Amino acid sequence: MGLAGNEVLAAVLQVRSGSLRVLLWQRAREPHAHRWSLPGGGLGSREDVQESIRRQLAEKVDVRQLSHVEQLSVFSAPDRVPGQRVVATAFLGLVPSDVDPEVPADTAWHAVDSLPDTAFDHEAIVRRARDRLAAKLSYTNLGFALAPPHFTISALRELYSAALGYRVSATNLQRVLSRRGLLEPTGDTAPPGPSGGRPAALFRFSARGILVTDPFAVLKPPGGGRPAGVGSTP
Amino acid sequence: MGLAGNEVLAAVLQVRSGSLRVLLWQRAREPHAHRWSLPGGGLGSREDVQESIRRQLAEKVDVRQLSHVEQLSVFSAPDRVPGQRVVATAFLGLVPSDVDPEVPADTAWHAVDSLPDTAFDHEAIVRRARDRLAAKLSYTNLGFALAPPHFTISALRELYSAALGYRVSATNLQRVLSRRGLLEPTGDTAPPGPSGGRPAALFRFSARGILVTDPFAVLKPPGGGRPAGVGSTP
DNA sequence: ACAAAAGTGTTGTCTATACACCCATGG
DNA sequence: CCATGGGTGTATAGACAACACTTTTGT
Repeated sequence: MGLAGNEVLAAVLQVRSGSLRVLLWQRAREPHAHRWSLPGGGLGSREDVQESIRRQLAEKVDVRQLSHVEQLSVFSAPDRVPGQRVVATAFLGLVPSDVDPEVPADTAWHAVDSLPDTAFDHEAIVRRARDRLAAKLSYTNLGFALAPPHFTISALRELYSAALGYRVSATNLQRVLSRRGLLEPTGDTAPPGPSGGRPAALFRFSARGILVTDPFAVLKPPGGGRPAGVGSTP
Repeated sequence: MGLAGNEVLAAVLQVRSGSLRVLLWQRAREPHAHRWSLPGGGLGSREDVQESIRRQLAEKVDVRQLSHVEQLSVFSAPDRVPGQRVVATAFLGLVPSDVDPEVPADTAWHAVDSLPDTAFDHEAIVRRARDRLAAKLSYTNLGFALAPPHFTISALRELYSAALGYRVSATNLQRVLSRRGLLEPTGDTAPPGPSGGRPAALFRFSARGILVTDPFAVLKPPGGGRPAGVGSTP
């Protein structure tokens, strides 16, 4: 088995039906039977934490559907779970809004804003994941991880609105992402809805991996350069 | 004893003599004898990781001299240390530039830009700490953790320059921090140097704990408010 | 008076939000 | 030809870096 006392947990987030949701699994047994908990499990002896969480999520969600995984932090209160001491490394995982992964019968997507009874300290982990996502949407290209390969600006606006928790203007969203070179038009258009309207142009994110696009708001180095070792768009 | 297989490590940074330095400890025994490593040790069974690193640093540095401690991330490659598997939770620690802690004989401050031979993966941890510090100096008030209680703008400029690795303008530094309400004049002045010059006013940071002062460069909620419940992030 | 150091005024640039207006389609 | 949704143009505000200029001291 794994390394005793270490587990990895992930808050896997997706925007579904206009709200930000997290994948939870209902515990069958004590402790905390019937409460909802995050997917994860013990750390194996031949894997690091990132490999471990990806392996364990593969049992719930097809790995290829996970568009982004990043470490949040360690949760290590001595009594965070009853019984033997367990230290948890928590992750944020993201799934694009166009996929609907097959999940086991005891798992379900719950709105982050109205969680059911959660097990252990998992609610705090979900909040951390939501906060991290909101912050990174602003200064990175992380939107790519929530969005399908092609999308209209309206659809993207709804994803950002759901993830941030407030209404985002489609106009300004398009401008900000375009100026940063993150968005490119595919050339195609989406058909209008049943009540008419101009057909929407389709866009895609120009980069698939995460990039920091606004690394330093202030105290920039002289000459407008970037400090070494911090990623940014070419 | 502690929880087998878990350790905590800290890169404790301080600006000394104009350069950013890290506190390292020279190993006496194998593995990696004579190489320099970060302070830390095994996680105790009745403490969380934050308590643990503070306890272990107290052996090297007076705890009251640590102005800030925050978690960086988990280092967990299976072979990161020879022998038994050990998962490390890495921390950033900061010490104000006016204190000179008594440290054991086998420890020393090394410039982050020219590290000696380091043990295990500790060099990567130091780089992470340096990058995190540089980023947070820009969008939080973290400068308070590097600075003495009272300081001139010139002195503060040197701290920021050393930590960021490039020359910062005193003019703009003062303006940025003042606009954000982080800096207040004490009313006192520092005497000029031997060659004369106008005496510098002394300032202090108005808040002692870390605050995020520029949380969202873009995609702000309408009306200029802040999204609810979103705290600090790396 | 002069040199040195500190701090302020001013300007140009860049980024971002808000809002009005024009565009393309269905009924 | 009108309603509906998509997209652009433009005004305004704010933040910041660069640099010139003024202030206050020591010699």
